[in-house]
Amino acid sequence: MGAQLFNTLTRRVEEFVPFDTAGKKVGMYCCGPTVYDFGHIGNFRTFVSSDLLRRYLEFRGFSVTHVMNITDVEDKIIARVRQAGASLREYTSKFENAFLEDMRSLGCVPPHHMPRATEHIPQIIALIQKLIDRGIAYRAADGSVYFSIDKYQASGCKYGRLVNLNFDEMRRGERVQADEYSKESVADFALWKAHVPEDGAVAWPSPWGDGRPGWHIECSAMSMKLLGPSFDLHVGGEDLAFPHHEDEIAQSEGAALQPEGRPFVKHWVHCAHLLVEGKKMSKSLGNYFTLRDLLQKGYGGREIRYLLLKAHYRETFNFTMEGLEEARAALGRLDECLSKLQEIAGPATAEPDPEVIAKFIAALDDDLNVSAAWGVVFDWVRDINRQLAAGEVSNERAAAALATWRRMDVVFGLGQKQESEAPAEIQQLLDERQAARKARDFKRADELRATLKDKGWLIEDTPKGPKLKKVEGVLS
RNA sequence: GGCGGGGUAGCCAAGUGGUAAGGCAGGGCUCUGCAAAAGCCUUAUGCGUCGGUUCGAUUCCGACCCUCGCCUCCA
Repeated sequence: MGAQLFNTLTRRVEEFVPFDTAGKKVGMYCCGPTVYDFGHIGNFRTFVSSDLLRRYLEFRGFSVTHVMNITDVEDKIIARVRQAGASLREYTSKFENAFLEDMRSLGCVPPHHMPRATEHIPQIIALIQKLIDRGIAYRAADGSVYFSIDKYQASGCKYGRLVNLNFDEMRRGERVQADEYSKESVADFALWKAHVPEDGAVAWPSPWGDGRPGWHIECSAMSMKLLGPSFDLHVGGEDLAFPHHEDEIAQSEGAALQPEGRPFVKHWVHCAHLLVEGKKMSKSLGNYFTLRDLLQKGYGGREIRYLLLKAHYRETFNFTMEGLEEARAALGRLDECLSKLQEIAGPATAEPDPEVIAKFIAALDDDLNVSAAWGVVFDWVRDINRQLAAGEVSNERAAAALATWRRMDVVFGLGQKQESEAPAEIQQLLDERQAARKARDFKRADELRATLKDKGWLIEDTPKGPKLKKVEGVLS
């Protein structure tokens, strides 16, 4: 049995089987960031989960084409651009670069394509035109173009497949009334938004007048351009299931570009949100953290990645500072073990332990059960530690153990901790302490130990002599 | 109101119709000049409540309680 994955379309865990008849090639599209601000920890939970999925599929032998869009035109962006008095591109490139940097900090593999909405206006216009030609979209009096859900359903398609929707029972919020002046039906959504004065210079010409794309259309246009009209896997945050993804399906299948009998997307994956300290993250509650905030507090990208990878992607995850401390300790346990193995292994090479790898695969094949996979990893760590303590680990065994970890780390992407080299000054203090110890001047030795600690270096006295360890700590 | 998650040790978190992975914290031990660090060992008669099915239920069924999210800005 291969990798099993929950599919929002069927609401079941099912085997992941791509369209490719050889069963190898996978087209994967992830809804990426809207670049109006620095990404927060919630955003990155989804992106790290997507990265895990991509890595796992590759680990399982699939050849993945990973596309992640950059939404660089949208209401919030336009509002900020107006405030900042910058050009759209100036404004968005700042946050786009920050996003890419953050993704690197978190060890995410760069997607193969990162298309920007603003660079796909022709494709977007063509797709809208196609929908108009098919009678599913209509131009309103103000020059906006809307998608007609009634017409779409009349053409034999079903709207509301990702979420069970009962439109009669739905609460009609104020937001619904707000911008519904020119729609035929409240459920209809914008494909093209006519230019309004507040948009400033943000506008493109179109057959329906100047304006800009609606929110959902860019993903349909760009995913179909890069992955074809029918592809395997679409990933995003759970909040996007409705309306964003539902509308993407409607637009894409409404254009009827798919081969007979094939859907726009075969397998939909949604990542649950996270809470921070048990509450929905919000600036007013003071529990709103960008990745940068956390890095600034002294936590490493690896530690944050580890924490995000501890919890199952479909469960709401409660992000806490205490959790981050736990993550640091747990990752430290793993790092410690790896560093001991590294020392013993030297340049020796070996093959991974197939039994451990098999358990690891069994865990992750079950809808990416990372908790079980970490269970495998830490069982293995304990086993290795016992062997290390008993002095039973030869170069070859250490190398095999390292190979085992590296194999698993293809999926986790944590890499190895960067061992910090002690500067000469620190090394010298350590030497002095050793001399003092040898002379049995323990007072002096203990003073030097305290001095080193103040300077951020911990002495670890081992049977093989002292080792220096840089203190990881929260800086502020 | 509709729809969908979740309630497992001090905390986080897997899991199974047959008697509870893993991590953190705590406790004990080893090592040490003493420490620290590290490692090992240890920690739930119990899985929200009450019923039912069963030889046996935390796991299945029913009811109830609590909690979180979505319902056209949102990762």
